[in-house]
Amino acid sequence: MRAKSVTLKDLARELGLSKSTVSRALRGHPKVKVETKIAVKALAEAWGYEPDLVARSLVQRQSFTIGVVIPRIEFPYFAMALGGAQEVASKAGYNLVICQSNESYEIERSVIRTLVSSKVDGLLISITGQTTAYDHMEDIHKHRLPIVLFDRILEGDVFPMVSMDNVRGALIATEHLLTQGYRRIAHIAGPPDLFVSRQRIQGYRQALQNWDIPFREEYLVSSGFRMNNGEEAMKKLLDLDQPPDAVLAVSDNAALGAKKVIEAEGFTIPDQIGLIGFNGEPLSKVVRPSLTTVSLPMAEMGRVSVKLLLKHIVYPAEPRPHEMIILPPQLLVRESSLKPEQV
Amino acid sequence: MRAKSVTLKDLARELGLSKSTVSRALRGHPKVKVETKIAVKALAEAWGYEPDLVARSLVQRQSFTIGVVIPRIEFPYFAMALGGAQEVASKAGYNLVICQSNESYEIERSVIRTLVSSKVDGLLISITGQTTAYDHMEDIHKHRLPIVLFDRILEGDVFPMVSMDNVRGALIATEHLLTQGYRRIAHIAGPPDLFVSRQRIQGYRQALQNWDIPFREEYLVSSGFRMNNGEEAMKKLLDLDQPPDAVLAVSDNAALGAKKVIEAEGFTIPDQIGLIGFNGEPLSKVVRPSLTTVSLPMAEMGRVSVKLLLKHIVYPAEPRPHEMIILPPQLLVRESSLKPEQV
DNA sequence: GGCCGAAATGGGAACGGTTGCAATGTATTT
DNA sequence: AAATACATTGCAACCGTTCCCATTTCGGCC
Repeated sequence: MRAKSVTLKDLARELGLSKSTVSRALRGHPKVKVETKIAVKALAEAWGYEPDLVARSLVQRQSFTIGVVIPRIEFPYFAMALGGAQEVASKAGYNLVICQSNESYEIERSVIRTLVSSKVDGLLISITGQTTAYDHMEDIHKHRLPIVLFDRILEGDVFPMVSMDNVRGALIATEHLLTQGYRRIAHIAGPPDLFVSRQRIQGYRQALQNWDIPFREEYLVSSGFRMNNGEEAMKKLLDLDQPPDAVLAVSDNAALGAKKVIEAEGFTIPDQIGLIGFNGEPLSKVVRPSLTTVSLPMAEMGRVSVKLLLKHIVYPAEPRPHEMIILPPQLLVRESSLKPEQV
Repeated sequence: MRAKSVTLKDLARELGLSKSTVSRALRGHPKVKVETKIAVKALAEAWGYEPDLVARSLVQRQSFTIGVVIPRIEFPYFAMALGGAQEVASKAGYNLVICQSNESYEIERSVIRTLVSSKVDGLLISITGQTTAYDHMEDIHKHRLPIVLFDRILEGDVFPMVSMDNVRGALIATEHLLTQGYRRIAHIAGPPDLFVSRQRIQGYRQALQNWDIPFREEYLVSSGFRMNNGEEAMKKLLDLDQPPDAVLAVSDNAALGAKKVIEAEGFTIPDQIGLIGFNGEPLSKVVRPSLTTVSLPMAEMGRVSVKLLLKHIVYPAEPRPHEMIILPPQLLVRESSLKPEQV
């Protein structure tokens, strides 16, 4: 229970005006006399009046708040996107309410419900690895609440989305390895339910096909984004009769896990095994050998997502085709994928 | 402008009850007949009623929202704290509204004002490098709005705080270098206005004093937390007539910047120059040589800060002494500070 | 059957703003 | 001087809850 702050009514009483006039004066309504405006603003300033945004959002039915749901805040990957999102949002006068789903479908469902109850003006969601359908978002549609999915998305054209061209990212990375002369290329993939995982697998297979290299089932290991996922997957790969001579990992962390195992087993990078990660995290630049990585412009993705969402918030009625913005990844070639010339 | 959702009034009309009764039934008020409760809850469920949290916070004068202000979301350092904070907050039924001040005093001032207007129940703040006084937070005190400062704090006993024992962190790091046999130890320090910078300097000087090593002005370089800060500072240090044989940097990033310069100049780590960073970021483990670092439990700091804030929110009246929670840092000894035995 | 107290429900004023419309005051026109 | 237009301001409803207080209902008891 807070201490009472100055309200419109207080100002009105002091000035001998009605609260409507005071309200209008403060917001610069044209129908208020200039002297009145000046007097009102002066008193408001002197008394430190600040409008109660809760009351305002109740009557205006908009809160200038955007709800954001991501799997985890502390993943630099998402934190970067948050930074970009925050930047654009606050420029437009919006605040961000940020929730993490902890990769749990149940939590995701619950925080979305809370955010809707809190009357956010729109939702920005990156789904969990467990989320395989949109059913928990359906009633949002009924509420006409604008929603944008970003990064972690599902197939379908229900919601506007912002994503990376993951197919292309994996494709250029794999082709780069092929160009370098690697031929037995494995892929440490992400959680199989995630669309991004499947897209990267698709790009990987596409590249092999372009080069007429047969796809080998045992070179595709489903795993996860974390370092220990990469370690486990790499162990499996090295246990094969014919281990790969290059690896494309689904994240930089997974790549570093793989790197650890590769080096522990006495192989050298990039001579014996080439390695490429995904995400372009700062880490990749400072390890030795430095890690070639598919860099994803996450801050840009955050910015673009909020811009798209704001468009839907500001012009809600406009019928528009299904929107899908796809950002280009960029291959940062570093040491870990540069195969020395064959002698 | 949203589509209308189901309200108490709708339910009341349908059931032939008053909205007071419906409201009480849904919240399990004891004075409502059991059958009524069941009927109300059934209809609420069927119609997908969700209470409007905005209206509720207007009348209850609490929003179950905590405002967080940090310099930058995307710094892993703060992102970790956010993760811990979110965890505790959501367990207690609170949401986090997160704003970044971008290291600007003006933005900090403005977002705090907005958060107060939004009637958050409490504030969690880590100040900018420009913030040298509390004046913009004074009126919060008048509003009786609980506030907790964390990590980046100012001296004083106005607000409860959660911080690291930075003095001790710098002290054990420096003493570790001394134990290893390094004698010309430099310190790449943070922005001079920040309390944490000054604390780390204090710990560094304390260690030198404990070992009767004279403090040398030219070995203390004011800098910043970023990688390029570390680079510039290190260049200055290497330009000295007698360059240092070990460096304690104010952050892991600054340390990596220093490392780059050290290696570019042909020195080896840890043989010729020992190096220690601050923060315990994931980076530090994967570089070669791996980086000794003063690890700060940021997630824990986030958790503790929210817990403290919640205590002030729930029991606001209780007079209590000035609270200051100090978390212990931990020295993670890795390769970069292990001086080989002298021959 | 009337009375009493408890149990259950309803009425209505908040909370702090916004907003359509009515009411007042002032200046201009005929 | 009356009519008209326009500039200001006020009234009151509303947004969706909560909660105090009054009212109704009901069962038990004499």
